[in-house]
Amino acid sequence: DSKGTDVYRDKEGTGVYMLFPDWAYKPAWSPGSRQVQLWHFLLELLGRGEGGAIGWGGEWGEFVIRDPERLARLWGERKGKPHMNYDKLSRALRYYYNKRILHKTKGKRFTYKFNFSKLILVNYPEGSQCVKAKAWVTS
DNA sequence: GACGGAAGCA
DNA sequence: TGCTTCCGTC
Repeated sequence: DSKGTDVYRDKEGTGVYMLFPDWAYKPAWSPGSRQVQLWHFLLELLGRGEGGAIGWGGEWGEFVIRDPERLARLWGERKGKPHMNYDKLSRALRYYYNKRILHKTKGKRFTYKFNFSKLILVNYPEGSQCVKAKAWVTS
């Protein structure tokens, strides 16, 4: 544990391990949790390595939405919004630009990037545990 | 597709 | 406050 996102390189040197704090994974309606936030949900799917609707991109913190409408449907199910679609979900992502949670990877379709340092600095609570997720780096 | 204003909702 | 809904613009 530490104040930042912990990063470990694996033995093969092909990937890095990241430690996300537990609030990024807290289920929507578990005791003590607030309404799930979109970027928590994205980290949850990415950390799970679920691999279908969303996945890590080439750069650190970058992710690619592989199936926008499926991601929107999953998000809609979580929030109880059956008419959610990528147009609406992407508007929510664009509100993250000014909050400095995310930014767009320009020129790359469906590709965004987390500003991890800001995320951790602002939201890391006292005494939280971490869970391990895996992110791949290129070359 | 991506952007961002505007209004609405809990 | 953090989206959701809708939409005009590029």
